[in-house]
Amino acid sequence: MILSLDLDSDAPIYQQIRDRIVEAIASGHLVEGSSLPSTRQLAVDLGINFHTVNKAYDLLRREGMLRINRKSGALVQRDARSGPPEPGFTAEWETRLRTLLAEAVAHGAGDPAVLDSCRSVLTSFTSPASDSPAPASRKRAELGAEQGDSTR
Amino acid sequence: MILSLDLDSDAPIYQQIRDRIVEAIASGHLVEGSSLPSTRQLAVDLGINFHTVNKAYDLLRREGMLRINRKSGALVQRDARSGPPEPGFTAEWETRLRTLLAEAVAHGAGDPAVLDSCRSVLTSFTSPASDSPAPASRKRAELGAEQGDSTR
DNA sequence: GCTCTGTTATAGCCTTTATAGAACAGAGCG
DNA sequence: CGCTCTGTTCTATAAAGGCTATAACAGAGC
Repeated sequence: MILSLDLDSDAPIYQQIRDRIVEAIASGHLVEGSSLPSTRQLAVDLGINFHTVNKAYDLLRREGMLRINRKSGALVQRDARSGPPEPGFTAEWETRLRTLLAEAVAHGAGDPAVLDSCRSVLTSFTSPASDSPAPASRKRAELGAEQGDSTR
Repeated sequence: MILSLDLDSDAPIYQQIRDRIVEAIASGHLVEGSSLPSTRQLAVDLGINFHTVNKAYDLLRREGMLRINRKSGALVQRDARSGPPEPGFTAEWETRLRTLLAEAVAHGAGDPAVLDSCRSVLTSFTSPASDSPAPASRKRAELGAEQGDSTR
């Protein structure tokens, strides 16, 4: 996994980075305690400015997904097995879910078709779709492109 | 239904208008053929500029949800019973669904909890939650606030 | 003729996005 | 110690997006 970005997309780059990391956590490619590349390193790999990566990491930190220290860098704070979400998150998330599902229904998708899509997405997270779901020893997992590990 | 906006939200106003109309179509408050208020009228009711409403309507037109003529104004083009969505829509929609569901899973929500939320949202559309689901005779339905009908 | 409609154009102001350069302190390592 | 990498903070810039504002035009209904 290389954290593919679409520079032609209308979605901001920092938002795309944030979304890809969230999906990596949901699919188990990143687990609680996994360390992410440094902002400068990931910026070099993606060919973008390190401030943009910093913005994505800071957004994930404010969402409670990352824990960032000066010594250990960015560590994954939560994953699918970290316990139920906070009530405040669920309420805000369901309003966005309502808007997204309304879009499908308004376009003519029936309830069974929508639920099938939801089930299909959820199973794509839990089942080993593409890669192995990140053994615990892997650090800097699958994000930092081709160079080896931390000592550089 | 008054199309409530949140001017303090970080979401753009035209996006909020678009979302509320999509949800109104999904819940049956607006059906195929329903006419929406004019851009100028809705702008006055909401206390915003009519260009902002125009942007929301134009976005809905490009998404295939509205049909806009100079004579009849903005009419609902699709609703839940207008047939299945185009394949191109489904593919793009599922990528957004994937990001949204990944967020819930990463925060610790289990698959059953996520699917329950989806089911709950879908039934809130089909079941008569608050108002009556728009009898066919109503035009300018529930959107233009307190004044009566088209003749003004 | 009058009014309302959608449509288009221009302009200004503010925020956001992404870039860039610079500097600082803490930590690890030879 | 010097060197390097780290996160953090600051300032600055150019580009794009969001919202408002004013104006003008043509089609439709009364």
